[in-house]
Amino acid sequence: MPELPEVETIVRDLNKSLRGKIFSDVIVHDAFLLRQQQKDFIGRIKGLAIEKIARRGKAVIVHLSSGEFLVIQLMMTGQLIADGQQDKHTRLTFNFSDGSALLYNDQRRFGQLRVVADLSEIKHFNILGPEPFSKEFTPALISEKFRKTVRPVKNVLLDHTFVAGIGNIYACEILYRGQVNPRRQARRLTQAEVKTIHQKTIEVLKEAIDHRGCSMRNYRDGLGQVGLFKERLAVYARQGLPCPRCHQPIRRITQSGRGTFYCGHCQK
DNA sequence: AGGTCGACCTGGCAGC
DNA sequence: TGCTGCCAGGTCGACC
Repeated sequence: MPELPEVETIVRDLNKSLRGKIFSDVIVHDAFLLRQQQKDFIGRIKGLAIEKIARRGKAVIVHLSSGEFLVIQLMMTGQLIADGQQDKHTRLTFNFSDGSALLYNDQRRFGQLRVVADLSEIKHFNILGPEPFSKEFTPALISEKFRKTVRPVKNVLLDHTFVAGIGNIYACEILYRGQVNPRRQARRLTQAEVKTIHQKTIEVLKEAIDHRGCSMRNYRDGLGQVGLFKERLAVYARQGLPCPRCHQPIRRITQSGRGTFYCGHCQK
């Protein structure tokens, strides 16, 4: 599933193509995706215009002309495709009054869609840490969080209450760029390393957005296209291949049940 | 309270 | 070919 750069790419694309469009109908092919919605999902969308599309963490937020919000959690395999071909993974179709359509596809059905009057109704948003590009995300904040935990730094980067939007791919790439071993206890990092983590987090995420994210198995951007950042991944899913920096083989370990990829030679 | 683990669900792939 | 087991980008709740 998409992490912050992929969701940001989708949101930017959809803003260009969908802003101002009016929902003429919503077809639910798989009601399981609406399991969080109490009732009247379609009724709270139909006939309304899209004012804009935004992002918080990895969630897509469609601002409706009623003042309500359509919140879409893509999770691992969700895709929002404007004017694509419906297939067996198409779970919802949003039709617009101009004849165009937006498809929500989701192979694993982990995704969820809800309409809320207030974003605080989404529990997840209330515990989410700062956006990495916001002014709240500072070396001082990282330092404070790191000091209070015994966890490995990789697990802390993945923790969405620490900072929003970083998933497994970018956690690995940030640590590689910062030359920090993912198994190090966060509290043991030096001030210089904390500063590096801060800088590399922003650098990697911005670069990934510039390249329209990266496609592993299922990611597609808002135009149904694959992302280009995959070519620039140094460690993720590259176990056994040479490290771009020192040419030693990349290692794969498991941390809290998730794969971690790193160079044991140049990540200290 | 903080941290880990399994569950959620589907499908691709490697190995036999 | 067909089976089994493992793996996958996220998040939540149960449990230690």
